[in-house]
Amino acid sequence: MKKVTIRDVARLAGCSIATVSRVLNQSGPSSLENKKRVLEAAETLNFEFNEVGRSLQRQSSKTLAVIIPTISNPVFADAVEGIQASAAESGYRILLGFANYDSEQELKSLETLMAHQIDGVVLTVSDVENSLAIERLEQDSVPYCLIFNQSRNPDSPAVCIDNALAAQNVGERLIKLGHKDIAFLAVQMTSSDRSRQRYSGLCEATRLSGIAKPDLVEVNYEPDNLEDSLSRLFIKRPDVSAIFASNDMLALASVRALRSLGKKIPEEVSIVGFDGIALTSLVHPTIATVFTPNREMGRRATALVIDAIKNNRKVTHQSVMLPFEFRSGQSLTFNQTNVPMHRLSPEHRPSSSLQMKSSQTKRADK
Amino acid sequence: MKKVTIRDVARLAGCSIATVSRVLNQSGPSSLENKKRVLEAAETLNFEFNEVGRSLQRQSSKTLAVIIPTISNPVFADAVEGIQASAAESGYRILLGFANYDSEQELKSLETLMAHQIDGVVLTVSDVENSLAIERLEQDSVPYCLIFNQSRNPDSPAVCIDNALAAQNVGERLIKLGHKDIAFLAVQMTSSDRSRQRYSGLCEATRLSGIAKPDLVEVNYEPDNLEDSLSRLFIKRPDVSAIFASNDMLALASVRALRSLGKKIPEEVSIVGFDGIALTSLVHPTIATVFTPNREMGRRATALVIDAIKNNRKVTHQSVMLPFEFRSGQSLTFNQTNVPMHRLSPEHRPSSSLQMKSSQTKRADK
DNA sequence: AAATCAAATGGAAACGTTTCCACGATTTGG
DNA sequence: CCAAATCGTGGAAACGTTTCCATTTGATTT
Repeated sequence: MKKVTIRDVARLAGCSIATVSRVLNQSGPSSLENKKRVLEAAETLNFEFNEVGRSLQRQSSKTLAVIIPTISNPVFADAVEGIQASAAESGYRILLGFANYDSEQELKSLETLMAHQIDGVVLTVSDVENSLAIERLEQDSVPYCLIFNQSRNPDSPAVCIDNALAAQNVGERLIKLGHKDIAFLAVQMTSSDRSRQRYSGLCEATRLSGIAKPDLVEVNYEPDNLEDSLSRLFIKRPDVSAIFASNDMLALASVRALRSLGKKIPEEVSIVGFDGIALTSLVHPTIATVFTPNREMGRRATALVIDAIKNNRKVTHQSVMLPFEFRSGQSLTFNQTNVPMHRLSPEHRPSSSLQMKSSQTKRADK
Repeated sequence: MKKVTIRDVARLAGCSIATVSRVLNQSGPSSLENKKRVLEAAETLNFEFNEVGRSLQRQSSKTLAVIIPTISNPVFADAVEGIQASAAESGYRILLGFANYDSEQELKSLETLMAHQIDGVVLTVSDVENSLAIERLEQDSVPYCLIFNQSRNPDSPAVCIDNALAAQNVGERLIKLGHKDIAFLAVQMTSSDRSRQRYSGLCEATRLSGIAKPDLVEVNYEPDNLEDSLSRLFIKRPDVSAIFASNDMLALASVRALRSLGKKIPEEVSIVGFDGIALTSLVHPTIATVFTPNREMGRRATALVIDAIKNNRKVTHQSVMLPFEFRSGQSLTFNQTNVPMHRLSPEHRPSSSLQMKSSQTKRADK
């Protein structure tokens, strides 16, 4: 079946293609007579604009590129949903690229997407301080906005939460519950700035209370590897009573691994995750975690990018810090040998969901 | 920064744009001298083809549309990863659309994507028997392939598993373990053909063994709703000892809901899911499920579509049935009041992972 | 040395659209 | 009632490619 073009519509309506374009786009004057005929012709022919022709002429495609590490972590899936929703509202489409926590792949993804005349980019990079993709975006003055990444330096525009602060809060919370030996569990430590920021936040908390520096356990997603690593951890530091996982998926997996090692959760070991994916409250035990507004991050970043596109400029270089929230869960309790439950005030009961809003939230509206 | 075009390269290399195109695409003869100069010029200018111009001329975009209900169910995320990987191998990109289990949205998504000159489509529809999107694809002769959907009728091309058969197998397995009253838990029953197929497979199993027809419990993803529904179920049928959830996410959520209702898993109630998402083996209890090759489905469907594109025809109208596999888990055990554990042979221990390959697998190569 | 042939090359059209510009027709103001 | 302004309209260029076709060049055969 042959594609119907603007030319076919013009022929049927008995006018020029210029007129058809003006009528259908409402981009210029036209007589009522012509308007009616064009609309009718388009209807009967079932005409749809060819976006490729349009993009070529306009030098813009009404398409946003989205680059994330992977889609199998629900954190990113959530963000993508937010991005997609927000983009759709403004008539934009999204083109997705997966970069697998790899800076080279981020660049490569970006380049192929840029060849498609994309108008803007929403992305998460592995390391914001050292990103080929960001360099390229700056160089070409493409409107973009980071999500999840927190930019320090001359700073790229980003919508994020304060990872270090959140992690520090988690640390303080654990310490208050009596934990004196905490381990930090990370995937992608070398390739994820967020893992590092979270670790340093936790370290700050231990430093301030004068307890031992958290042990850093690096793992990958292989289940066996996780169990081995944890087993080694407990040989090295038998007194570890709390594990802070750099993300929820890892926290979830740790439950299983710790159980295999014969540890009781939370009686012997507490677990806290990060990201607040829905699953954490669906499983048993429910996982204590830092809830971050993932959908909202996507939504906000997208709005900023689209706004920049419309005003024909880059996204203003300022980070938007969103509030986070600690969510307790069954995976977390006091280190019972140190702090008997009945001595604690009710607000510290792990079953109640404690709220903790980021105090450093900058206002989004500048 | 101005975009560099093939014209710039031609100017620098001192030849025509036709020659540049031929060299860079290796699509025609060229002298070594010119080849060298063009390559060099492209290199120094950092030239990249503008895919929009290319698509317009070629009348094809090297892009596949992918339409799925949602990305927040890992089943689809997995499939997308497979599609993306397979597409990338052949130099194709993917454009993603979410349709939220809604036939109208499927069509709308498809239409916007088709306006982008996509070359083919991989999709999952809510109901294959009654799909506007499929109608449209057939009408416009666009190469496409379904995944997850199982087509009965004149049959659209699809890569899937035999849902009814798998569900029947689960039913038989449950019955063999002594369960006499089974409930089927479904989301999207009205809008998902797969839920219906799975339910009917289960019914077939109960029918064959002469036990009561499974109770059908329809829920949505709201946690409260799930708990309420299950609570009503047990009032109505107190003897239900096994719950078969139409997908793993639901099975996961049921664990939590059942615990809240004071049910012990699996001592009082067994749970089986469907889809085999990674999470099922990460949580406690591990969830018994039907493992389906989600990534592989995406990969295969994509390969079929790309093959069809290359040969300038539609995908051959024949379903590819992939094998599935039952994976036992801690959520599943015998109905202890009926079948004491020690009476069972070792192979029936729920901890061992039983394998069950689909016997009806059709060969892919026709 | 003339004739034949193959290889290399560039001009130009085409893909589907938007938009600038110019032109004729109509309306407005003096 | 004429000049000026306004409106509606269509022709044509442009966006960046690929590819057909004709032409030029150089090599090979008679």
